[in-house]
Amino acid sequence: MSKKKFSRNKQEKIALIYKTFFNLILKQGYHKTSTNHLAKSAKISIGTIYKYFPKGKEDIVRKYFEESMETMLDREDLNKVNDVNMREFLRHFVSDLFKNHKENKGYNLAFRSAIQSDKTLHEAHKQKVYDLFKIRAQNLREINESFNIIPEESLIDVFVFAFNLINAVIFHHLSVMKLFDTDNELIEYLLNLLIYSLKYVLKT
Amino acid sequence: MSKKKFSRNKQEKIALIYKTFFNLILKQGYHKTSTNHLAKSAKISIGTIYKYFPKGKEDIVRKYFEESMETMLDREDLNKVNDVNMREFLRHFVSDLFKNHKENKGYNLAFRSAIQSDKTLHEAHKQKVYDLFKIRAQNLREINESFNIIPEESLIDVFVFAFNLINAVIFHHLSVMKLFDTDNELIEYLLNLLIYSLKYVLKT
Amino acid sequence: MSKKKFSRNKQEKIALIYKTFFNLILKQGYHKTSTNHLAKSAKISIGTIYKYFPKGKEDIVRKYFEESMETMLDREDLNKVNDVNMREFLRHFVSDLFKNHKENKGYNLAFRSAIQSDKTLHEAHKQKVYDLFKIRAQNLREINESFNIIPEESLIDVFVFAFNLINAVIFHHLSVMKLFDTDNELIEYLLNLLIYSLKYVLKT
Amino acid sequence: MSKKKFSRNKQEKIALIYKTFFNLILKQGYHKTSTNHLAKSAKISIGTIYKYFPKGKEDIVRKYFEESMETMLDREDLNKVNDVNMREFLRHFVSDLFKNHKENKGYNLAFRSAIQSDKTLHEAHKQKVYDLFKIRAQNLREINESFNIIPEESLIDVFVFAFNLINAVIFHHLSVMKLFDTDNELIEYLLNLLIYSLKYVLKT
DNA sequence: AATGAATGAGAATTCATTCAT
DNA sequence: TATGAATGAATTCTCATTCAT
Repeated sequence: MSKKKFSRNKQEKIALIYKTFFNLILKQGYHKTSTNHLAKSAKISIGTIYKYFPKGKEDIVRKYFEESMETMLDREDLNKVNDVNMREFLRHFVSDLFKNHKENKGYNLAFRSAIQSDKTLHEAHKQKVYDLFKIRAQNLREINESFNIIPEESLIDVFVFAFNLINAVIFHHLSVMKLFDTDNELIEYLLNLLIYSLKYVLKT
Repeated sequence: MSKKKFSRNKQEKIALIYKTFFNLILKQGYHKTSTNHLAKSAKISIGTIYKYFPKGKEDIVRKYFEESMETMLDREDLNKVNDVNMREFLRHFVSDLFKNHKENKGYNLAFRSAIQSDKTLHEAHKQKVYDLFKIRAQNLREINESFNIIPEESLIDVFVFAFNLINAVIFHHLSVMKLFDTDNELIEYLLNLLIYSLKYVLKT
Repeated sequence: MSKKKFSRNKQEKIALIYKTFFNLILKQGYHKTSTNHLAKSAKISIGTIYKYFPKGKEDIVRKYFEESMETMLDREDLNKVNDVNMREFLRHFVSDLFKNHKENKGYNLAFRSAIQSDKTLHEAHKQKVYDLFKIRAQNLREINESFNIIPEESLIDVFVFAFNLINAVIFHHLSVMKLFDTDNELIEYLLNLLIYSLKYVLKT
Repeated sequence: MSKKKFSRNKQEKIALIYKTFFNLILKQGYHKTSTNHLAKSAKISIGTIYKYFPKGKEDIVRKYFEESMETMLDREDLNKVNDVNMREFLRHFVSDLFKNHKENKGYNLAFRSAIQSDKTLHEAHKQKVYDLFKIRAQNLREINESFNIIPEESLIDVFVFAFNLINAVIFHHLSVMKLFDTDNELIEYLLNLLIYSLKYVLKT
C-alpha cells in the first residue's frame, strides 16, 4: 500500500513537472526556462526534479516523448495487419497521432519548441523516433509478408518520413490555421497524403 | 572615397558575421553558439559584433531576417505569373523554397531557435509570410480566372499552409535522411503533394 | 532546527558579503570592486552573491541601507530628550554621527557612489533622513518649549542641514587629514559649529 | 588669424565637451556616462575627445577643476592681504567660492558626483586642492608676516579644511534646501563659520 | 525521499582606448 | 586635425548541477 501511495505521489509529481515545464516553455521559450525557475513555479525543490530527471531539462523532454509515444504505439490493433486492412492500419496510425496531438496540444507545442531550440535534443529525438519505428518495422515484417519486399532500412525511413510529415500538417492545422472543417476530413486528407507519399517513395 | 571604403568594410564585416554565425549554428546549434565564440571564429572582436548588433545573437537573426525578407519579396520572377503554365509556376515555387532552404540551412536553424524566445520576431515572420503570399494570391487571381471562385483569404491561407508544409518536408528531408535520389525527384514529389493539397483543401 | 541552522548560515553569509564588500570599497573604491572580485575575496561563489542580491552591487548597498536605517531610527536614547541638558543632547547627536561614520566608512563611501547611479536610492535616503529628524523635531518641541516658536518644518530643515554639514566635515576629516588631535576635540568643535549654525539659522 | 580661429574652435569644443559631459553625469551618474556616449551626445568624434583629454573621463573632470580654480584664485585682491583686511580677505575667499558655485551649479554638482564615484579621481582631486592651497599659503606667508607664526603645513591644512567646509554648506544650500533668505546672509554666516573654525583649529 | 543553499563555468555585455584613414 | 571603426580586457549575470542536511 505504501508503495502504491509513493508511486502515485511520484506520478503526480512527474505530471506536475511536465505541466509546469511545458507551460513555462510556451510562455518564455525553452532556453529562458531554467530548471531553477521550473522548480519555483512547480513549488517542488530543484533536488526533486533532478531526482526524477537526472539530466535536467533534456531528460524531461526526452522522457515525455518516450512515454507518450510508447502508450500510443502499444495499441494492440496496430499489430494485426494484413493485406486487406492495410489502409485501415494506416488510418489508425494517422488518427492516433492526431488524437494525441489534440489531447496534448499545449505539451506538444512546447515539446516542438524545445526540440527546435536545442540541437542535442533534436538529435536525440531523431534517434528515438528512428528506434521506435525500427521496432515497429521489424514487427510488421514479421507479421505481414508483403513488407518483406521492402528493405528494412527503407521501411523505417518511410515511416519516419511519414511520421514527420503528418505531424507537420497536424501542427499547422492545430496551431496556425484550421484548414479542414471536420477532424475526419483532416484524417482522410492525411491518409491520402500518406499513401501517396509511401507509394511515391517506395516506387510502387 | 574613404567613406566608401569604410562602408565596404562594414558590409564585409557584417557578411562575415552572418556567415560565421550561421555556420557555427549548423555545427553546434543556436544556444551553444555564444557571441564570444562567434567573435573568435570570425576573427573579429566581440566589440565589433556588439557595434553592429547591439542586442547580440537575437539582433543578428532579426536583422538577417529583415534583410533577406526584403530580397525575398522583391523577386520579380515569382511575382509575375502567367496562365500559360500553372504547374510550372508551382514548380518554381517549390523549387525556390528548396533552394532557399539548402543555401540557408544554418540561418533557418538559427531562425527557428531565435523565434522561440522572441515573440515579436515570430509575429514579424508570420506577417512577412502572409504579405508575401497575399501578393502572389492577388497575382494569381488576376491572371487565372479559375482562382476567382476561391475567396482571397482562403487562397492565401492555402499558400501559407503549403509553404509551411513544404518547409517542414524539406527541413526534415535535409536534416534527417535522404529518401529521394536526386533533388529533382524531391521537387517533383513536393509539387504533387502541393497540387494534391491545393485540390483537396480548395475542393476542386 | 535544521531550518534555523540554514537561516543562521544565511545571515552569516550575508554579513560576510557586506563586510567584505565595504572593506574592498574602502581599499579600491566602489566601481573598481567587481562582484567577481568580491566573491573571491569573501571565498563565496558568485552565484551565492546573486542569490541574495539579484541585482548585484546596487542591491548590496540598497539592502544594507534598508537594514541599517531601521536600526538607526530605532535608537531609543536619541529619541528621548529631556530639557535637563540641551547641549548634552546635541553632543550625543554629533558624537553618534561621528561613531557611525567611523565604523561604517566603507559603507558610507559605497553609499555615496551607489547613490550617484540610483535615483530611487537617493530619494529613499533623503526621505529616511527627513523622517528621522521629523521624529526628533517633534520630540524636541514636546519637551522643550523654546522650540515651539520655530515652525516644525523649519526645525526639521535645520536638523537635516546640520546632519549633512556634520557628515561633510566628518567625511572630510576622516578621509583627508587630521586637524584635531583627539576625536573629542573634533566632537567639541562640531558641537560648537552646530550650535552656532542653529542659532544663526533660527535667528535666536 | 588662422591660429586664433583654431584656438577658438578648440575652446568651443572643450566647452561643449564639458557641458555635454556634466549634463550626462547629472542624468545618469558618472559611471554610466561612457566616453563613447559622450562623443555621440556632443556630436564630436571619440578621437577628438581623446585628443584634448588623453586620459579620458578622468582628464575631463580634472581639467575642469583646474581651470575653474585657477581663474578663481588668480584674483589680484587676494594677493593684497594685511592685518587690517584679513576679514575682508576671507570674505572674498568665501564670496568667490559662492559665486563660482552659483554660476556653475550644474557643472559643480556633476563634478561632485564624479569625484564621489571614483576613488582615483577623488585622490587626484584632493592632491590638486592641496597643491593649489600650498601655493596660496606660501604666497600669503611671503606677503603677510602674521602668517609666519603658523607652520606652513598647518596653514595649508586649514585652508583645505575651510575650502571643503564652505563647499559643503554651499552645496547643501544650493541643491538640497535654501536656508538663508539672501546671498549676503549666507556669505556672512559662512564667513563667521570660517573664522570660528580657523580660530579653533589654529588654537588662537 | 526531499530540500534548497551553494557552486562556478561560461554566456552576455560594456567601455576605455587605439589607430588607420 | 578629425574621424569612428575596431579592439578585448573586464564586468555583470545566468543556469545546470551537486551535495550536505
